[in-house]
Amino acid sequence: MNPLDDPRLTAMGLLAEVHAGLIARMQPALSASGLSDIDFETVLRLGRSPCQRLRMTDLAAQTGLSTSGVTRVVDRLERDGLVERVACSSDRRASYAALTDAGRARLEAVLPVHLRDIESCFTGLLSDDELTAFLATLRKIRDVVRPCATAGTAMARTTGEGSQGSQ
Amino acid sequence: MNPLDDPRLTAMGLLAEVHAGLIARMQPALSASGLSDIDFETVLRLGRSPCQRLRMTDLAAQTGLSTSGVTRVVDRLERDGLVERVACSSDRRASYAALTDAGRARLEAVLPVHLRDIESCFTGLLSDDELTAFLATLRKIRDVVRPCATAGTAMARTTGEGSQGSQ
DNA sequence: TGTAGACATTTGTTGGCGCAAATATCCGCA
DNA sequence: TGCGGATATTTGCGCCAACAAATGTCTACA
Repeated sequence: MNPLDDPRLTAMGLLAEVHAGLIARMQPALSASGLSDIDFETVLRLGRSPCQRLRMTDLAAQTGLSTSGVTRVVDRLERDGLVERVACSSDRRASYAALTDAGRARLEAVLPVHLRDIESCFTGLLSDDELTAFLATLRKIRDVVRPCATAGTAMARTTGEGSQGSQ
Repeated sequence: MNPLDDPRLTAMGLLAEVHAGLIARMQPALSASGLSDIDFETVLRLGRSPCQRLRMTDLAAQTGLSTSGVTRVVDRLERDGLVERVACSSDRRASYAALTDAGRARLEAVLPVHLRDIESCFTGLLSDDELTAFLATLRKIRDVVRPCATAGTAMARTTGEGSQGSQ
């Protein structure tokens, strides 16, 4: 049998395909609101953070971008008035990227349709049990491939962002 | 409760995190072999195709790249001798990207370590039942978000999925 | 047969991102 | 106090991919 048909490759390809497909589905709603998907992720992570702000380095760790990538993302978002840089009082090297009111408003404006997108293409397709199992499996993999991606958050429990199953 | 902590966002984030994490894990082995991940995907898809070749457009559809993106990927691979362009006899507009012997050899050289990577970070973490269930769920989502990504292979028509209101 | 429109591919242009270097600041230690 | 290495951010540079336009070819239809 052809080694290129190995089920492991198929599994990996399927995961990649699903991820790419979902991104593509989300894109229209986000860009209709003037946000690229990396913009959205950035603004969302800021919105979820204490005081709606995050140090540049932590933002880089959470998003997986390089620090220079974060510099430029925040440049764009700041130019558009959605985010502003705030000096860190305890460390003059660092600065926060902080969500502005306009940024918060933009985020809340896209959120409903974005959630509907996720629902209609992903979570809504699955039964409660199936979704729970799926997420549990994802967490199991996540814990291996990304041992520590919670920079700037409470860093507390090993269960990550305290997500306890479906709804 | 904060709408930014919606479990649907968490689910989506988890999926993205797992995908990114897995890609990052695979990268070293591939680039040690002189292949970017898109190079690898391209070569793999060619290797799996009849006659180890694919029309440029079909390659674009399978990989999700634009056609111009495929042109340049194939440019690079052809420069490195892993792929060659072959004129299509039935349609003089089209050309095939065909895997060379060197390309095939390169692919087979990375494959073992790549499979081990997948095994150790993904499939090997799960019981048979868990993996089966996980893949079934992925397929369910895939069938919705990507109704037809099988260009160049046997065309499988899935249930039509009209454009739900993404805005 | 001839023409209009669709299609496959390539090329020019633009924007985003990573890497490495530069700058400023912090911290430990003598 | 003063020095050396670590850390946070930004900037210079190059690569990669998408979009749009250009070119060549196919196909349907009159």
